[in-house]
Amino acid sequence: MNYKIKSKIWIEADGQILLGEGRVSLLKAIEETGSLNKAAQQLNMSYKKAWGLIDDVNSRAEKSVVTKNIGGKSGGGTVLTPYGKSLVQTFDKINESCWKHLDKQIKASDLG
Amino acid sequence: MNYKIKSKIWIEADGQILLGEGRVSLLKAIEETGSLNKAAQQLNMSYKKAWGLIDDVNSRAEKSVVTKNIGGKSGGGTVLTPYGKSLVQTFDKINESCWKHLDKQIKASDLG
DNA sequence: ATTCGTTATATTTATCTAGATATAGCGAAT
DNA sequence: ATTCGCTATATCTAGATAAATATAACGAAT
Repeated sequence: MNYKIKSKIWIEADGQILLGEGRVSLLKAIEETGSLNKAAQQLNMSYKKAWGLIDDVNSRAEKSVVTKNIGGKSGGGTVLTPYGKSLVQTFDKINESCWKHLDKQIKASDLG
Repeated sequence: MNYKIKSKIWIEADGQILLGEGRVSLLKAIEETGSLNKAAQQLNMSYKKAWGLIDDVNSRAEKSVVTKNIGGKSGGGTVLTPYGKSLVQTFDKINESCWKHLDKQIKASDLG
């Protein structure tokens, strides 16, 4: 069969998007690099866009998701809070479970 | 809790989108009105956009999804084929099942 | 052959979005 | 007080996307 089923999930808070695939990728890159700037470069995203996304996530989540250090010899940096790490993990887990579920569904349907 | 989980699913054929939420709504409106033009109006969509979407769906699906009648006293019209109807039904079914699944998942997670 | 409401399509205009560019501010370390 | 690389923010430009407008084509019925 030719058809494939795809999905995107996201988490909303107060009707506004809190966390989607793109934001999760960005958080992961921050976790990896320790810097918002480097994370943006890694994802081929402008710093401005990355900053806007993270600012949004951080202010909308129940607890803060990253902590930013401005200034200092190394210029500063951005790191994930434990809460941020758990958000990423939970998102990934649910996302994967969703894929598996859909896969079953389409195989069981007349399109499978 | 404040967080809600949302999802969108779509069906691809040859790596290109075949059917998503918007296209399904359009197909439903066609089924209801018997006319692509009226369906577009009902959804506050330009006829041009609606036509493009349906043309795409129709050409990408394994069998044709709508049949168009051009001309005649009533001007013509567009109706769903049985295959088109079954596509819509299957999509709705899988979509609903996906929601339920995600709902369970988030309730079982640390965000629920 | 005229009428009708529809499908079919091109062309232009406006809007939105993304991207590029530039610059200011920060503070620990030296 | 100077340096460093990072965060923070504004402004402008261009490209993509959507919307508006206009017009052609169609064929059953009269």
